[in-house]
Amino acid sequence: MAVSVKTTTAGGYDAGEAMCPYRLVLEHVTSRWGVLVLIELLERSYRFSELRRAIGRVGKGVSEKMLTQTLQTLERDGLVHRDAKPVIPPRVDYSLTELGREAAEQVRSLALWTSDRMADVEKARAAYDEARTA
Amino acid sequence: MAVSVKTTTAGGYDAGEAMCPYRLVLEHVTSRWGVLVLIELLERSYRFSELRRAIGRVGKGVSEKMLTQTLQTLERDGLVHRDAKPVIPPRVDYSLTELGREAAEQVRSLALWTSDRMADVEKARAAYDEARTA
DNA sequence: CGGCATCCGAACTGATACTG
DNA sequence: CAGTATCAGTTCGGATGCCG
Repeated sequence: MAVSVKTTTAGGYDAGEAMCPYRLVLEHVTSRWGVLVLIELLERSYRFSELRRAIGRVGKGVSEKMLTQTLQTLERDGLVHRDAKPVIPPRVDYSLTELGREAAEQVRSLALWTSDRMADVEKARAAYDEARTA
Repeated sequence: MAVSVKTTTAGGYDAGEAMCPYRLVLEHVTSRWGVLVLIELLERSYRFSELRRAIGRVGKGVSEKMLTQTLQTLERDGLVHRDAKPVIPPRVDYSLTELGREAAEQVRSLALWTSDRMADVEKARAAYDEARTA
């Protein structure tokens, strides 16, 4: 099923078909790489490979394919602006639109919160794990 | 490689191994069902199947397995509290911890923003699609 | 450099069936 | 009701090769 012509979906999964529209956007924004792309772009504009490296520094790294997919989805949703300059070698800059900036700020705030609360989370995890080991 | 004993990972993917810890929590929180669970629990406490139905009403629905996995991960991270009463038939109530409430509020705010901005997103999508059809 | 297309192993997802 | 276990389908993500 899923007659969707070619929504690209990106970032992550798409839930197939029956889904209220805003949930889809929410999933694009909160998708694995969508989150990181938005946060990075909040700081400044990036070129493709540059963005890839920037995300790679924090953790595991995005594959070229996934970054492409993520950026396309976010661009289609109007959150990211793609500026391709017709030069050799090619140069493509990605930046946030106004809409994207609003989303990114909320995402970043969530990321910061998570970072702040890590100690509490780690403690909770230790308690949880011990409880079922014992 | 990937000696991870059994992190359960839940909600979504886990990135295997090399990953700064806060990113993991962020992914649990922003995971497909994590987002929805947190939002629902923000309103009130829920029983397992009740929560499943509540999420099901908005869109596609969670499988039993995914809901279980999501709840376990969030519980381990100290965001959700699980209260299992030893009665027949079993009754298990899920609610947010203080930590969970903080996270949930941010997630909800992001969801509300998304819902508000849907019109802009749809418009951007239409423009994007038309540009490549033409 | 910035993509797109494909093959392919690995991980995630979800319906079903089964236990307590 | 609240899970666990299992099996099959989907997606992820790396590697590779090609194009502008």
